[in-house]
Amino acid sequence: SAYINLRMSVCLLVSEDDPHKPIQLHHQQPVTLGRGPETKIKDKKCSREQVELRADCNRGFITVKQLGVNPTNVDGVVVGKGNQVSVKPGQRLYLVNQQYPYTVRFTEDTPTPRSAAEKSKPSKRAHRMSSEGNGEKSSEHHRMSDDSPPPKKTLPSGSDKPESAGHWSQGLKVSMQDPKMQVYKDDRVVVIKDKYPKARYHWLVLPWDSISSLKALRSEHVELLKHMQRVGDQMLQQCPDAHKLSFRLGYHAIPSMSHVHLHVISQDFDSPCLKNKKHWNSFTTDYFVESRDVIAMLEHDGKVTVKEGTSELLKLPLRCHLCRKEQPTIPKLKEHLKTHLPS
DNA sequence: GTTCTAGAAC
DNA sequence: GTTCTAGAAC
Repeated sequence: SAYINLRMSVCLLVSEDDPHKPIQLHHQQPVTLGRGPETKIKDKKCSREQVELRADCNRGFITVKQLGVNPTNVDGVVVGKGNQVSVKPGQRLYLVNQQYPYTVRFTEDTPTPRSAAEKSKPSKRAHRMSSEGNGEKSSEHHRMSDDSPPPKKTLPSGSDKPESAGHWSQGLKVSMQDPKMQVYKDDRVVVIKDKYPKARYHWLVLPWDSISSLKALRSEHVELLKHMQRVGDQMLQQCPDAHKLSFRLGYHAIPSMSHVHLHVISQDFDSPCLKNKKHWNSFTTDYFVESRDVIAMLEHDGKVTVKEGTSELLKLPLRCHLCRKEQPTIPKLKEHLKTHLPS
């Protein structure tokens, strides 16, 4: 392109308990971390070279390689010496022996050079609330009418940075907090419409509690999951077309978006947002795990495991979920699906 | 997760 | 030549 983008994408490794300054990880530059001044860890169980970290700022995760003998783990799963795993935003990395928790955060901000004297102060992010509730909070604002937002035609020049809120994989966390997106909420969960629905009806049920993925689920979450399923079923009861469409409630075995979310999706798959093989297979193969199966597994095993080879399911040929007939392309599949639609 | 697009498939 | 898929995105 005609210009050079000076904005650097960086990953911050944030210490969750003894908050030392976040450690910057630059794209694809390996950083070795362990006991030492940078982490303030003095624990002898932690090697001075406990882990090697490498951020992929484009794809939004870091890889962690355990170098030390004592266990590094991610969300309770041990990495193992010589092995490496990925850590996405929302997951917790424990440097050694379930201690020293860290999370990762991706930001687009170019760190402004500051004087050494100022360095110790935590950085403030003043430009964050650029568009929404700026200014007067004093008067009560219980207006129900949604007056149009201030025209923000400001062009790329100054401080504007529409959504440096976070990486795309954190999008659900943002959406679920947005009252305009919420179609139901109670003390435990919130329901939003999927931003890119893959069928005529496609909702997501999310817990307020931050649970990064199925891997992080434990027995104590059973009641929450049952509640999520109940709420999903409630969505159907108020759906005008529920009687003529069928629905499935379930989870993607390996979701792209952080934060556990239950899909409630009608089985017409009649949507322009359904565009490729991955979309199709993620809802019509065992990549889609029924809510009741997740709950049963959790009750039986105390955790949820994903079968090996699940990611390969996304590459399977396109097959109609109703008559099992294989279709050569997405357009042909969509044409075929019309034959199953209710008249 | 989406967008974009090169080049494979038709 | 057009349609369609699949991999990169700095």
